[in-house]
Amino acid sequence: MTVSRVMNQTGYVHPATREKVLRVANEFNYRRNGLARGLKMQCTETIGLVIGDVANPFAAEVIRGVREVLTARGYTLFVCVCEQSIKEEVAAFESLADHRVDGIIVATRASQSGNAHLKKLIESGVPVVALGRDFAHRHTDFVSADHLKGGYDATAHLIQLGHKHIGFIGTKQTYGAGLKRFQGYLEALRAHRITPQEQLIVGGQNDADQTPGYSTEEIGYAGMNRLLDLRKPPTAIFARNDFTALGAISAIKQRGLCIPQDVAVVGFDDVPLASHTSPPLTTVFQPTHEQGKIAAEFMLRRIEALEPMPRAERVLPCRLVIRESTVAGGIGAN
Amino acid sequence: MTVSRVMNQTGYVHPATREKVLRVANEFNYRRNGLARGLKMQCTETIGLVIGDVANPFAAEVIRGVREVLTARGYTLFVCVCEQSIKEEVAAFESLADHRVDGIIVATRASQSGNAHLKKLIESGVPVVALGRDFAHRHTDFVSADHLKGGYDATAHLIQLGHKHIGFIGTKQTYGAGLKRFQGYLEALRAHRITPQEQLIVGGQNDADQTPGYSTEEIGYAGMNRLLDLRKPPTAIFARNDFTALGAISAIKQRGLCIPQDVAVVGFDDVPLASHTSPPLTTVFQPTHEQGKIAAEFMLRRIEALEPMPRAERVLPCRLVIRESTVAGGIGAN
DNA sequence: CTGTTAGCGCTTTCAT
DNA sequence: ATGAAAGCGCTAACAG
Repeated sequence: MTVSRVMNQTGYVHPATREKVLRVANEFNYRRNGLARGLKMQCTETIGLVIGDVANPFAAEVIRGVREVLTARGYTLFVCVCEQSIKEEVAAFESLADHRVDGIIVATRASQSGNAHLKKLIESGVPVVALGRDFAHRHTDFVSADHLKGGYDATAHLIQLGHKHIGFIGTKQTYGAGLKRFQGYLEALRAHRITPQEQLIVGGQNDADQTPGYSTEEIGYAGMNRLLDLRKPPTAIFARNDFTALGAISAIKQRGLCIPQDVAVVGFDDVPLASHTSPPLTTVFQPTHEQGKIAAEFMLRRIEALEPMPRAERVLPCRLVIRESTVAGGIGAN
Repeated sequence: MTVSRVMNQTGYVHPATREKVLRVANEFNYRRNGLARGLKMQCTETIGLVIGDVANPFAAEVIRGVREVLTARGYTLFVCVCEQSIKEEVAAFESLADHRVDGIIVATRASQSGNAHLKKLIESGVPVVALGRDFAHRHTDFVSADHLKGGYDATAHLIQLGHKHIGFIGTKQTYGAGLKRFQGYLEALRAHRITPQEQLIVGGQNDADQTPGYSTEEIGYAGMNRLLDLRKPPTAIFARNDFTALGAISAIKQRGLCIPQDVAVVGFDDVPLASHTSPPLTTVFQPTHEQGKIAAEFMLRRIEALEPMPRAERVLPCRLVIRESTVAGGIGAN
C-alpha cells in the first residue's frame, strides 16, 4: 500500500520511507502492473487506432494528429494495422476490446461486416470514433474530409480548362472516401452537362469487402494504359489518389505524351511527394492531421463524459492545389 | 467457471449448458476481460512494436512482415509510434511494459538515452528484439540489413561508371542505418583511392539524439542545391534514402540539368515509387519485409523458450538495383 | 460435468 | 504516516 502511494504520488508518505521504497524498487527493477491497475480502475488510459494501410501517407498523418492530442492528455496510443482483410479488422477490434482500451478510433475503409461488428462493439459500451469512414451510429462520433466536394472541385477544374473527355482511375468501391470522390466526379460532369462514359472509368474490380487497401501506382499505371489504348483517349484524368495519379503520369510519359498538353492529371490527398513530381501534381489537399486531432478530441470528450453522449459530426473542407500537371508553364513541366 | 470453460473451449461442458452460456453471453454483450486474464496467466499474447517514422515505407513493410508471423501464431501486434523525440520513445517503452506485452520489437533509430532505457527494460525481464537498429545486449536478438555494404555498393557503382566527384546527401547521424550507409560511402571512396571531400557531404545538422525521423525530400532538395552551388559540383550523388534522392532529382531538373548525363543519382531503400520516378531511380533494395518476419520469429522463439536465450543475430544482404538515374538509355530518362 | 477456493497485483476504504 | 481488508475478473487445482 505504501508502495502504491509512493508510485502514484498520492497521500502522505514519510520522506525516508519514500526514499527507501524508490531505492528498492529501482534495485529490483520493479514496475507497476498495468493489468492489475486497469482491472481495479476500470480504465487503462489507452486508446486504440485501427487503420488499414500504414504505407499511405494518410495513415502517418492521422497517427500524428491523434497522438499529438492523446499524449498531451496522458493517454497512450496503440495502433492496430489490418491490411489484408476485413477478418483482420474484426480481429483488431476484438483484441483492443479484450485488452480494455478506453476507446477505439476506426480509420479503416467501411464494409458490411466491419460495420456490423463495430455496432456490437459500441453496444457493449466501448467508445468509438469513426475517421474518414462511413459509419452512422447514435453514440459514435464522426470526422472526415469532404471527399465529395473535393472530387467535384477536381473535376470541375478540368472542365473549366476546357476538357470534356475526362477519365477516372481508381479502385471501384461501394463504401468510403473513394466512392465519395467518384461521386463528386460524376456530379461535376453532370452539372456541366457532360455524360459520364463507362469506358473512361477504370480501376480494380469491385472487391470492397475483401481488401481494405488503397489504390496504388500499379493501378494508376495499368488503368492509364487502358485509357490510352482507347480509340478516343481522354484528354484529362482524375485519379482517386496521388499514388494512382503518379502511376498514370508514368504511363503517359512512357508513351512520349506531354503533361498537361496531351493529358492533364489531377490527384487527391496532396502527399508530400506531389509537389516534387515532374510535372508537379495538381491535387486536392485534405486536412489529414486535423482529422486525427479532432478524432482524438472527440474521443477524450466522450470518455470523460460520465453519461453516453450524442453523436458529434465534423466534415472538413478540402482544397484544390493547382500545379503544372493541369496548367502548363511552370518550371517543372516537361 | 463454467463460463470460462465455454469461452476457452476447454474441459467438459454439457452441450445444453454451453448453448445457454453462449446465448446469455451474446445477449448481454459479454466479453472476457483481457486484463484479468493477463493478470492471472502472466501473459497477454500481445507484442509491441516501437517505430519512429510511420510515414516511411520502411515502417509499413516492417509492420507487414511482423504481423504476418505474429497473427499466424495467434499474437496481436500493438504498434507504438514515436516521431518527435527520444522522450516519446521511452514513454512508448514504459507504456508497453506497463501493459505487460509479452515482448517488444524496437525499430527506432538508436540513441544514447534510448539504449540506456532499453537495457533497463531487458533487465526487468521483457524480451526485446532490435530491428535495423544498433543495440548490443546479451539477451536481445538483432536483425538488420547490411547498410554498410549497401552504401559501399552504391558508391562503387558510381565509381565504376567513371565518377570521381561523388556527393553524399543525408542527415548526419551518430547511430543507425544512416551512419552505416555513410560509412559504406567513405569506404568505397577510399578503396578506390578517392579522398572524401568535406564540402561534398551535406545534410541536416547532427541532431541524432533529438529527432528519430528520417531524411526527407526537403533535405535532398536543399542539399542538392547546396552542392550545385559549389564551384565544382559533384557529377554523381549518393543519397541516404530514396526520398532524399527524389528531392535531389527535383533540384537537378529545376536547373535544367540532365540525369544521369550531368548528375547521376543513387538512392537507398527501393521504395515502390523508385521505379516510377523520371528517370527511374537507381537504388539499393533492402529486404524490409523479411526483416520484419525474422524479428517476429526471433521474438516468438524467445518468448516460448522457458529460459533466457542467448543473442541471435541476422544481417541480410542488400541488392543494388540499377535504373536510368545512373545509366542513360532507358525509356523513362529525360 | 459443474462448483468452490485461492490468488494474480493493484487501489479504495477504513483502522490504527 | 502506515497497514489490513476486500474485490476488480479471471483461471488452476481440486472437490463434488
